[in-house]
Amino acid sequence: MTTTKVQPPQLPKGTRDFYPEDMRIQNFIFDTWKRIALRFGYEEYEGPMFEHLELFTGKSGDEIVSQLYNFEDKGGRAIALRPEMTPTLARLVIQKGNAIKKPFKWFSIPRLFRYERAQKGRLREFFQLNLDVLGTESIYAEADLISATATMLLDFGLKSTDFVIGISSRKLLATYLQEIGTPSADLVYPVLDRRLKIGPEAFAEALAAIGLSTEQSQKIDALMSCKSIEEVKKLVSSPSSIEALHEIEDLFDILTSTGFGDCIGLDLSIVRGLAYYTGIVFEVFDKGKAMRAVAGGGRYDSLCEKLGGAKVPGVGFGMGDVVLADLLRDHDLLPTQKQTLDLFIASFSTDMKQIFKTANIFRQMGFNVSHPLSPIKLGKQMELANQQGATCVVYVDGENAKEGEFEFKDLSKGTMNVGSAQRISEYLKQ
RNA sequence: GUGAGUGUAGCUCAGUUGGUUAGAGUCCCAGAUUGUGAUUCUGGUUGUCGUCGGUUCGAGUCCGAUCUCUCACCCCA
Repeated sequence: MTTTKVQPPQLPKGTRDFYPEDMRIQNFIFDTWKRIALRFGYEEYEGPMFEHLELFTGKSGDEIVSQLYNFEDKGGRAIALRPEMTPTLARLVIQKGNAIKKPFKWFSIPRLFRYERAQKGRLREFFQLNLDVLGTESIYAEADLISATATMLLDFGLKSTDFVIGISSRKLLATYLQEIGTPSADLVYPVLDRRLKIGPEAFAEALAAIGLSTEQSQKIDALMSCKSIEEVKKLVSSPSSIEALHEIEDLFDILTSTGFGDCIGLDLSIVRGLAYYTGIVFEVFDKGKAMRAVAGGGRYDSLCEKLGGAKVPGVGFGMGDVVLADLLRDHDLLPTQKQTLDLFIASFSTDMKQIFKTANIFRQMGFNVSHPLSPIKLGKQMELANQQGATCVVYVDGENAKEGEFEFKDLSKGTMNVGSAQRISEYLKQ
């Protein structure tokens, strides 16, 4: 008989385990996301973690298949694990059609999958907060989304000097390209998107390669370099460009008068890769680490239409948990405290039955209660109570306690008291 | 898909030009302390040195391959 050593199981590439200490951080992030989303009146929704492959290829083309997890199920259907939430959202909206009262604001925290090589801030499995406002073309939808974003980041403890929400407009870029007479915008956008990454020379070369003149290329560069609306005003002249600029101006007015002026900035170098954006686009940058992007979004007025539904204008945004956690860690804003436990039930004589019974009494009163699981010395019981983050220890057999009363100790103060369950309950609520 | 770096205890890391039985801190466990936790002291467990092969009398150390993770490129929804 031969014994082969079993290989220990391995974590799949690009995925994470969430031990309790990691889960606390995850919950902290999710709780904040959810709390602020609800505060702004967004309602939560969910969809399946896998969809028909066509839902994603229909929107983004066949190349996307190499970047997602897909398989054929036992019924021969082409299935993909969702790499983003927006197509699912569009499907939900199209299915219900006119039954949904518009406009409406929804949010979700989907688990997403992308088949790509893991690196800093990018994994194969991650979570992403999605906020979407659908059914209105009003600029207040953008204002709502951006103020919710800023509120969240501030609520996490970041300062307005730590990040900036860069605001741009696909509409302005499109009308300006038209104004200066360039070839189709679809061809130009990918180059614009890479402007900062590739540098001025490569940028000019790339524009020349798709047929733009030196003059056109310089004009584009000038527009994208603008740091204020005033500067842009000097460059644009066509009525449609001016209209697009007015929209940005409105958005800045609303956000500034609401108190978010410190969190936002005009940044026309933001284009975003997605083809479906039609209006305002924005990205959140960490001002610390080489301006990495933390979140991004924009207006997509024709997405539902493109997927075969009625026209439902919308604006949405996504914020990933991986980069956000990195950012919060850099600023030392992640929680370090352990689980919070109200009570730990202990016994001098290690009377397990009494411990178990007493724990249940306090649980029925609504407290979070723990206790030893086997008879161990009092010193060990105290150590456990401390380790588990208990506020107080209740002793089931304290000799100073009368019938119906317990000795209890406040672990943070080190003080001993005696009282009934009711009295302990009041003590904890103080 | 391309390139660079990395891998020694659960974790952070030492380990001499190749030389006996691979170390420290931390964590964990037990005791000092049989009616009381965070400090302190004492003792203890923990390893296919990522894996496979090669060179050598001898490999954690040198060579090759492979895997892993990290970082960057591509891409970025």
